[in-house]
Amino acid sequence: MSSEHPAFAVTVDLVVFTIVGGALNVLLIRRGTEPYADRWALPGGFVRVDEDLDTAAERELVEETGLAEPAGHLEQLASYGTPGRDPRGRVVTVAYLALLPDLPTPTAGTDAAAAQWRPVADIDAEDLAFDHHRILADAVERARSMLEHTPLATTFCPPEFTIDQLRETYETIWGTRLDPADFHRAVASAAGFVVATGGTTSGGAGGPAPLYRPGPARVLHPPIPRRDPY
Amino acid sequence: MSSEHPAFAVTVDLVVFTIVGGALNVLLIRRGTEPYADRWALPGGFVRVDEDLDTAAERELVEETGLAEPAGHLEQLASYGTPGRDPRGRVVTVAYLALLPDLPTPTAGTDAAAAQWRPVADIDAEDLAFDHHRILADAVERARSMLEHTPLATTFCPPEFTIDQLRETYETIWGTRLDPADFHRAVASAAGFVVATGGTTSGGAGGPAPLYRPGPARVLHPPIPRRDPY
DNA sequence: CAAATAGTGTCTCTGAGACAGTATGAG
DNA sequence: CTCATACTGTCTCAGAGACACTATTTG
Repeated sequence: MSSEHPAFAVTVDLVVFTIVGGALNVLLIRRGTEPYADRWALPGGFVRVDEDLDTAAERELVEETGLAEPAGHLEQLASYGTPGRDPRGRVVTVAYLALLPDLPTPTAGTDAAAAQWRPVADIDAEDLAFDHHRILADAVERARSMLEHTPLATTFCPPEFTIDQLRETYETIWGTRLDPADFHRAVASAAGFVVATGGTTSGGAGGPAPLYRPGPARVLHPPIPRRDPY
Repeated sequence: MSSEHPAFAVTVDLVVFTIVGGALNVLLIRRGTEPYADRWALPGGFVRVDEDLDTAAERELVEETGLAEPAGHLEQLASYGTPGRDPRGRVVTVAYLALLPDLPTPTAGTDAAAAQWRPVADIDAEDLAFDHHRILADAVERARSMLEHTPLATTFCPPEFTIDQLRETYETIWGTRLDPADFHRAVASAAGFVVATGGTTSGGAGGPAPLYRPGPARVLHPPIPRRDPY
């Protein structure tokens, strides 16, 4: 190795997705300090001296969402370190993808002037600070492909849900329509995807819908066939 | 953001794969300096002050392989930054995955005492310095899934290759046998995967085998069906 | 009753996989 | 000739997708 060890700052940035009103939403914060003061950005912050990357991401998730213990999913997405991406100096950010059940109203963290959910479809490239639009685009693509092979769509749903709620989650993120009958079969044939709780819904028009909770599977066999929009 | 900006060192580490003698091999270097002197490790080094992460990975690839211009594929894998993973201090490494055509005999770079190709199957967890075994395991899994959806298997082949050579590449990395007939059809039906050059082989027993070169597709539609080993 | 929703039956078509068969060239 | 390799034909089975249909509950 070389003997030069240039000093970097390392941050984690979070792409936090949830579903609100049939649309995929992402958590944005309005920056309270320079650079990019008053601009919208992904939540994030510096990694501390004795902190693992995953730990820093979990900490930021709690701080920036104001949630006591987010029950969702959190995984590393990619790292971004182009010189000049942060005017303060050489900053490498490790981006994380988080999926949260349902809209807990976000409360701004210590450094954020405001926080809000924004529909992903409404965000333009120029809206976001730093290179956060590129990170967001990568995150959307990752989320879409994850639904195929993992049961993580359940993390967007309440603890107990109907198959139709689950289907609407897929339809929202993939931006397409799925046949209710075929979707039901696909979910049923993916071993360990969901488990019937025995309870049913009541109140809506139509028959009682059985309730399910997430099953033990971490990978779906067979996968849920993906239909692309158009 | 917080006002504390702890200083990190940022490195890139490379998982360089090639196929030698029907086995997936990875490039390892014997470290010439502490820590882990005389231990085998993935090639890598510190990111320079004005260097992008991708650029640093490309530079290290050239330096550590001694190749003038590696014609393979290079992409980011993941980042690893657990405190204590490097005894020198707080080091975050961005791991890259590289796929190279065929065994150019590695020449040690400036800091490496030696470099060699090692069959992945022969490597035990304790053989490698730092947390490099974990990085290697992640890279193998990434490489396997890439073959399904991308034409990157061609990066392991010479500029012109037969369908059988390509099939052997899949068999090596997936650790399984594929039906030559079905594989041929799968490749032919994936638009833009390969293009016939018009030339044929001669010299081996059997009929002349048409030669192909990589096609323009970056994603395979439909994908090459993956068969898992067992 | 009508309307809405959950779930099943069933048909069609495509593609994966197995394997037989054909063409070509080396020795 | 025999043998090995490259590729095609064809059959079977499973799953995706479309859609008709039944069952159940609310209003």
